[in-house]
Amino acid sequence: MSRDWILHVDLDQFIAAVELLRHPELRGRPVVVGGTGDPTQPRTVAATATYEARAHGVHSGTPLRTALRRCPGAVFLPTDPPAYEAASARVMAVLREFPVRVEVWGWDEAFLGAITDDPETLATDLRDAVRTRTRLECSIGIGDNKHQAKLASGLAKPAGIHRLTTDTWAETMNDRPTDALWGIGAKTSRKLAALGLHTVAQLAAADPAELARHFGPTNGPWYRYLALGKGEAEIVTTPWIARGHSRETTFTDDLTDRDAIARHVADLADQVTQDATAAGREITRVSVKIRFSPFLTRTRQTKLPAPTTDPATVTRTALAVLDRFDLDRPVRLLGVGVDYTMPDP
DNA sequence: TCTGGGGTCCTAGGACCC
DNA sequence: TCTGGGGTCCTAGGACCC
Repeated sequence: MSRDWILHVDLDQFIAAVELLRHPELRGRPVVVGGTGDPTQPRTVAATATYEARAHGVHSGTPLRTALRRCPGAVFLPTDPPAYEAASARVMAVLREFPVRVEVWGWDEAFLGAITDDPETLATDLRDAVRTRTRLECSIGIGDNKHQAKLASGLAKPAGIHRLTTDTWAETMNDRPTDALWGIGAKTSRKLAALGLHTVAQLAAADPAELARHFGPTNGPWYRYLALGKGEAEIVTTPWIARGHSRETTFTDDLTDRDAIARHVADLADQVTQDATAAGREITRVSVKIRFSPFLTRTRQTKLPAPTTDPATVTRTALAVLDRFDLDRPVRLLGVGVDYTMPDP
């Protein structure tokens, strides 16, 4: 019987896999990708690491200098976003050749909506086509909604196919910790544990009003909803409309000079405005982010009196927002972000 | 582990208005 | 006048995700 299914396609080790296609001689060696590829650069972290590097305790997010210490024999490569963008586009094009609705979810993921009586065969065909046409491996999860499909693709790794539906949810998920759910991270999991809610089953059986008291009227009941295996099942094939945009820079050496800080903020504001204009968007709000040494992050923001595309207005506003900070300690990061006018729905 | 960059959404509290 | 209640907008921060 044909029915609607949600599939989640997750490219395995996407960035590392793209790099290994370009550098086949590195296959089987520990490879770490991040920053400019210079492992002595401080304040730079790995974007990804191959399984061989992971065996040495190097993961995505590991500082490169730590990676070098743990795995001196690793090959370090710079990140190359345009290359990943291009590889991602090739994969999405392959997916779109199938009779499915495709919702792109970042570089290395997509949700698919499909009507079929045999989702496993469809998934196998998709995986084989991606492999043949792009030489990239992917895992595919099958579910009744995005949440189930997303968790299923995680269970399918590497290069496998897994089905997780409402029928099998409880037996698969009930004994897992709450942070196994998509949308519950370390912080929330710890708070839930403090309430005696350690497993998915315990969260599913919790009182929604009690959860609302601790986590707010939306989040509290939503966590229980996740634990019951529910989730969004609508596939949106139209391109995502960004809510905003930002740029930020972490400095190798802290900034202390006020003029230098102001210059950087002005540069970021100008860049962000150019980005907005290139995207054909208007700016409604300007925010400035400062991370002070050692690691204290603060933001200030202001709504513009009217939407603008004018770099001078945005820069002037960003500098005025900057003036509201106490610049009383060294600065390790500066960022400027903007909100966009949203088109009428 | 001395901790990137780019996003999204939610919450809480204050200002302001009726 | 000696203090209510609700609605909306704005800001700062937090959590999560890739």
